[in-house]
Amino acid sequence: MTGSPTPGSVAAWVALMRAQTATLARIEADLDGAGLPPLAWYDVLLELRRAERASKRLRQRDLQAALLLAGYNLSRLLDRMAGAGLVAREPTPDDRRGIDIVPTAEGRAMRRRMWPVYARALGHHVGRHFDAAEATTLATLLERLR
Amino acid sequence: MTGSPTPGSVAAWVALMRAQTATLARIEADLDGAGLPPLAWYDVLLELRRAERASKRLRQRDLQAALLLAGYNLSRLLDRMAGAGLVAREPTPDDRRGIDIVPTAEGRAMRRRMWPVYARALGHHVGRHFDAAEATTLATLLERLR
DNA sequence: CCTATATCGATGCGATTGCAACGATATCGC
DNA sequence: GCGATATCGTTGCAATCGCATCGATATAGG
Repeated sequence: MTGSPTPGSVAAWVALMRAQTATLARIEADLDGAGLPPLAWYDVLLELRRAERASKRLRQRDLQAALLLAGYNLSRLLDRMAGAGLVAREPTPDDRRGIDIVPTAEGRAMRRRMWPVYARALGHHVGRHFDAAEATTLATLLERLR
Repeated sequence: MTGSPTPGSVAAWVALMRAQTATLARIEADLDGAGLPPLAWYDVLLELRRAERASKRLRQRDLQAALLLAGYNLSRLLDRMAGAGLVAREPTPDDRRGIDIVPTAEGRAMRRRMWPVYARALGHHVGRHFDAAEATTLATLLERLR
C-alpha cells in the first residue's frame, strides 16, 4: 500500500504551508515598509541579546543551531550584518576554529527599533485571529513538528 | 504603547515558522532522495489535474492565485517544467494576453510517480504526530491566517 | 606521539528568488 | 471611438540560496 496519509493531516499540511507563506510575507512587508531589514536579521539580534542577558558569548555554531539555519547561509547573513555595522566577529577564546558573534551598539539599537514594528505586525497578522487558549493550542500542536 | 502581542501568539508564530521550515525540508529531502523534482512541481501538476477533472483549462493567472506564487516566479517555474517536458503553454482562446497551461502525458505520469513518495513523507513527518481530531483542529486554526 | 577522522566556518559556482520595468492586450470613462 | 488605465505574462539584473569543497583546527585511536 502506498500509505495514504489521513485527509486531515493533508489539510493540516496545506494550511501550514499557506499560513506560513502568507503571514511571513505580510510581516516582511511591514518591516520593509518601515525601512527596516528582514526578519532574519531580527532573529539574529534577538539571539545575541539573549546571550548577553545570560552573560554568555555566542558562537556562530550555536547561533546556527538556534536559528535552524544552514552554516553557509549564516556565514553570509553575518557578512551582510557585519557590513551594515550591526555585529562583529571575534575569535572564540578556547577554540581557534570558532568565531564569537557579538552585537555592536548599532546592532542593539536596530533590534530595539525593529521590535515595535514586528510586534505590531504580529498582533495584526497573527494575534488578532486567536484568543489565548487557541494560540496555546496552536503552538503546542506545532511544537510536535520540530 | 508598542502593543505587545500576547505571549501565546508569539509562541504560536515562532512554532509556525519552525514547523514549516523543518517539515518542508524533510519532505523535500525525501523527494530529492527518490530522484524526484521539488514539491512546487507537484503543486503545479496537482492543480492541473484538478482543472482537467473539472474539464477546465487553467490560465496561468489562475494557477498563480491558486499557488500563492508571484507571477514572475511562476513564469520561470513553468519554463523549467516545460523544459522538462511536463507542461505545455497554449494561447488562451478568448484573451490574447493569456496563456493556458496544460500537462503533457509525461507531466501526468510524473504527478503519479511523485504522489506515493509525497504521501509517505506526509504520513511520516506530519500525520504520525496527530490523531484525526488534532489534525482538524490544527488545520482549522491555520486557515484563519490565510 | 602521530596519523585518521570530525568539526568549524568560508567560498566558488550554478540555481532560484525578488524587484523593477517592459510589451502586448483588454477595459474603463468620456 | 479613443485615450487613459489596468491586467497578463516576461525579462534583465542583482541578491540570496544550496551544493560541493576547502583550509584550519580539534579530537580520537593506536
